Amino acid sequence: MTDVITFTGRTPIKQLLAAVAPLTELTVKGWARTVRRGKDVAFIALNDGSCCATLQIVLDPKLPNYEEVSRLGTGACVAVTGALVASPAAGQQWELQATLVAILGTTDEDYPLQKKRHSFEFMREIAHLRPRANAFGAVFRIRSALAFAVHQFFREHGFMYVQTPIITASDCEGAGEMFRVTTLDAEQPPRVAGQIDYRRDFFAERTGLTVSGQLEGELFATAFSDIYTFGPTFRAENSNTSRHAAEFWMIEPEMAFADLAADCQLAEAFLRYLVTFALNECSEDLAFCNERIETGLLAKLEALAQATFETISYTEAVKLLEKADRPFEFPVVWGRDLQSEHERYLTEEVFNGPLFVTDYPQEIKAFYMRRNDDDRTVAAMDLLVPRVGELIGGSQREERLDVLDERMRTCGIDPAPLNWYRDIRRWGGCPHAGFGLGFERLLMYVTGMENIRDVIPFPRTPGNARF
RNA sequence: UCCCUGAUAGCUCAGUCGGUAGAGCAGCGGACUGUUAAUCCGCGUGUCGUUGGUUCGAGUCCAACUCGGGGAGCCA
Repeated sequence: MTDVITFTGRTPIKQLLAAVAPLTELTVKGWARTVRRGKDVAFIALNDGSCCATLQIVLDPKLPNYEEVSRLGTGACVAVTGALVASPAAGQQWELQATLVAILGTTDEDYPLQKKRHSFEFMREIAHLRPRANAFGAVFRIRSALAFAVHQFFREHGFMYVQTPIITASDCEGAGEMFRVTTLDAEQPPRVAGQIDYRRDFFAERTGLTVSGQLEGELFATAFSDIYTFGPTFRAENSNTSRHAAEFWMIEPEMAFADLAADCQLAEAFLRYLVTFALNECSEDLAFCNERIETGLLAKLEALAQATFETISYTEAVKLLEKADRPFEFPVVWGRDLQSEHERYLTEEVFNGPLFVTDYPQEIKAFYMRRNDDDRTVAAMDLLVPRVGELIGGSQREERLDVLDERMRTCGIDPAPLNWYRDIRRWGGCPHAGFGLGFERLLMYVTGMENIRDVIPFPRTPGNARF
């Protein structure tokens, strides 16, 4: 590992644990996981977040503040100067023989993080402290690494990163309820003919937080060919599930000149890249997840990195479900959307791996998806994975203005506010396709965490915006 | 939003037939130890989610509400 230069006079613990030779004089800073005190020696297991593992600090009773330091509790913050030496005891290769310990922050008996396992539910109530726990350390390090990997993948493949707006006036994307953004007085909004007068609002029209950057992404794709967005997305849906959050991060690539097959190829390459990246760069944290969060996680990820993704059409999926020798709670009928139980059966039992389902009936899909030649289905795809369900949803976009207009009419969407979107079909239009990947759902898949609230630092869900 | 389920010590939970509450862990004090989420001894800890009802008496039965968890819908 390349040595990291910190700006705070400390050496990261991750670096020390990878040392090849003893070191004489260095300083580490971090938080005590456990303090074990004896008469002749005391130990601190110190963690600084650079890795899952702790560095063992050895305290000699001759230290001037030995009494104080050896009585520190879990969670205390210290700066330790000393020598990195080979550990004479089993359990660790290196340890730090302390010559100077500065106490930066103490704790007391009320500190809620104990040196034992806590439930994830309890951890959510102390989300301001949970980053100091092993599982969340692993999850958030992986989150950071994969966010970097997203940019690296697209950069390596020549995609341009575009920041689409967070405040938007397009209210008709069909992707869910919007959070309203307004500076009007909620108690006494100005009214015209009984209706709220948004002309007097900050933006002089009704605005909300974006539910997707896709439409704007399409504009950039028809100029830069291959683009992606990666940013926060907001849905004011009253969804109370372990897979939905009101604020989440979405990755939305869009490719000009792409059909649905190219879209699927991109999705497959992207997902494989991210999983491979995690396996290579986050092996310690993934090993922790494999041991403590989901048994078999590593085998699952390694299999995905090698697997060829299966593809079936919606129509074929319906046939498979009709043939299934097991009952479903919801009937399988061509023309109705697949239920969670259907998706799980296909991806977990029939294919036992990632599965693209393509070409859905147009009635159950959004207006911008390209109509197929059969006039019944659209060029849409969902990528289903075991446990998480729908990880990616994408489509080839309708580039024919007349067909798009007809679909908007059928869906009851007023074309006027979307004239900018229609314009790229009027002038220099081309086939194009893209998809959306929920970053948190990816993290659930990669870490094995079962609740979306546990893979985003401070989750926003109905009734909860704490911290 | 709907269905199911739960809420008792700091945490995880037990609490029988309705008779005013208990275990492990954590914490604190001590002992011991090159210890490994150490070990051993000792010591606390409660608006039993809230409100109301039934009852001589409610953690326990009933109702409503609040919050958590699981599932569904919506989707990423």
